[in-house]
Amino acid sequence: MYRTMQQYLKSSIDAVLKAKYGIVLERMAIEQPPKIALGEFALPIAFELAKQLRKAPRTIAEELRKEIVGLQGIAAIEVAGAGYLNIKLDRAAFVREVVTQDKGVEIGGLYTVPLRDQNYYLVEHTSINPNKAAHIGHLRNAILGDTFVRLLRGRGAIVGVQNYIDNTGVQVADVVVGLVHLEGRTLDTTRALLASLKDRGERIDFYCWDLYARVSQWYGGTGDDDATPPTPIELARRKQIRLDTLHALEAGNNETAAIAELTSTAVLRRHLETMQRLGIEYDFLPRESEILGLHFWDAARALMIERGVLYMETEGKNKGCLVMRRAGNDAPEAEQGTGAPDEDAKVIVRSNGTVTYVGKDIAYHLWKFGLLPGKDFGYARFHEYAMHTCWISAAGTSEPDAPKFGRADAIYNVIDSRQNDPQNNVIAALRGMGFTDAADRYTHFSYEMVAMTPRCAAELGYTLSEEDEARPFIEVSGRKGHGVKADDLLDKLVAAAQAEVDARHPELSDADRARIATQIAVGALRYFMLRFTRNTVIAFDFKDALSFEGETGPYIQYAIVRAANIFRKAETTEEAALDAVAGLDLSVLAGEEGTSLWETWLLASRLTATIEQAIATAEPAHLARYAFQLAQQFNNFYHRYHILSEADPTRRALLLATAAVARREMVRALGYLGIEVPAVM
RNA sequence: GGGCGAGUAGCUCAACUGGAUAGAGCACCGGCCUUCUAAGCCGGGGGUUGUGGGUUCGAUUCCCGCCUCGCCCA
Repeated sequence: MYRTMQQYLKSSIDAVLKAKYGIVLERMAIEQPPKIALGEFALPIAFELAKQLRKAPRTIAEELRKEIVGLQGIAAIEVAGAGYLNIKLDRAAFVREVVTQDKGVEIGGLYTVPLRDQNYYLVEHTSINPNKAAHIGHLRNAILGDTFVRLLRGRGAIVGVQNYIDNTGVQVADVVVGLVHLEGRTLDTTRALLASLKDRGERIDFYCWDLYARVSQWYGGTGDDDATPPTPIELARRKQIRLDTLHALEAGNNETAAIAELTSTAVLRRHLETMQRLGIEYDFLPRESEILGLHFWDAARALMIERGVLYMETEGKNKGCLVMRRAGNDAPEAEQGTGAPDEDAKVIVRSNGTVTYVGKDIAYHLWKFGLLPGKDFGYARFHEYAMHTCWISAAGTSEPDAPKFGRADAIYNVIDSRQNDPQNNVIAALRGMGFTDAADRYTHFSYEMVAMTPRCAAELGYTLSEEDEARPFIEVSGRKGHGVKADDLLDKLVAAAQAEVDARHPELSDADRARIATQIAVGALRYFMLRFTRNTVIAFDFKDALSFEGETGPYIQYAIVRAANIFRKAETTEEAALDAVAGLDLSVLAGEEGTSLWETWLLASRLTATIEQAIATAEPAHLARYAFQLAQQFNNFYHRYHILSEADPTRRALLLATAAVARREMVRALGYLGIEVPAVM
């Protein structure tokens, strides 16, 4: 409702400006005054116009105030400060509108949305190398991506969720080296390992976590596998094993590749389980192996050469390579004139014929936009969620009822900021090929990494160098085996929540208490990852992450539970309380006394505006903070007014409706954040 | 060496993309549970927004220099 009013004001004032001064403003700021007593909206337009019109801001504001007449739902327009135009709403009318207009809005769930945005979006997130357990860095990625998906779907958009699987890369190769060369396994004994881990209830991704770190040490000759330091010849041999293994994976159709396939798929299934704990699901898992096997790159290369962005370098350090000019360096005429090689060009195909990562990524992204001629994945069923199927790429023909992915109108890639350069290269390639529309609709949803505080690393028992101790934070390293595993953190959170719930609600069944503990744990974790804006490095600390007090998910959940208790004890419902507003005298809202109630209504009306802002800036943190603010506002209201003991029926009805609107919008906000509301806390 | 990002209260972070007296949480101090759940509420101390210039009616926000830190590339 807030957003509707904002847009109404904007268009009305635009019309006045055009009629009176013949001016059209490109952007009109509509803000909130610092104090509610000054009004609900503040317009600083008089300042902007002062120069153009060569008049004092206050004079302009006064003129505008007289011109802006006949607006619906406005109680007063005032000039304040040096020339602000402050707008006061007809509070009673606004409240009635909030009740009715915002009523039909669906909760931001996964598949319950009205259709308003007809675009097809592809959002890629998670994309963990399937060679080890998911850690807190991956959690940030998946939670950011999943929340953004919920925001888009809440708007009615059709969204495909992709989780890219690099199953033929060096990281998977390293684990295969561990299995084959450190543990002496074959395909059969690897299969036996998976079976025995399953029997013992152990996690294969945890097993690989340790093995991966062990292999990394083995390469450097620094691990426990070497009683004495290995010779340089031995180290070179190990390096060659690594390279051979990687090539075997890329080539496919051999025992080494089969071991990789078996292991990486088992780890992938574990990742899906971990993310499912947080309510995160996927529609499609495109794999690197199919991008290679189906020769996506060949089609992309032909297209890039045809479009003139890829050329053979004949001089300089990149002689014999297929290279692409970098962004901002697109002056082929000048190049031709001098004949000098563009040393800054990006190598796409090395002189030995191998394709770089960026090359494969360009092919993949052409496919995402439906621009890769004659190429598509095969699709096979991989996992069944309650409401939908998760598909995986396949080399052969698709299963009969497989959907089509790709051909997106817009894409979002949730990838950390270390990939800024490669991502920009892909965008530059699209632009260079003339696909400017695709390039414009390509969003690298960049975010900073999750690191650990030195204290956290010490708690986990890692030995740190003096240099590391002095750092503000320590990077998570899969290679070193340093990091907080996602499942471990979740287990800790559940245990901490469980202890609280057990103490507070001994009357509940074990199943109920476990369910509530999980909801609280997930609420705490998702909120923790979402409260930071994307370009803030999170220095992870158990103390902060395990907190259920202050600015946390459980704080918001608790506020909602308290609100629900009021309706239960009052033997009414949120809906009934809101419906009652229609026949209520709301004049008290206009006065000093009703102001704090009014503030709750005003804040509650801002959900849609906040969501639009969160989508436009690709910043879910805005919504997370809003949800907290609203919970704070509600808690304040809760302590100030005691509803059940209120004797005056009109006043009581208004208080109930206020609690109802706050609860309704808090529940919606948490829905978008992927946080459930426990029955009790 | 080049590119990107960051520097705000003791600590962790915000600040609606240039607006009115820079706000929260944690920590600390003091109050509030026979009244809808204290995972809560109220009050208090805490700031030269790294630094020096510039643009502007107005700068935490934009521009330039310098300092520090992080990431990526070579």
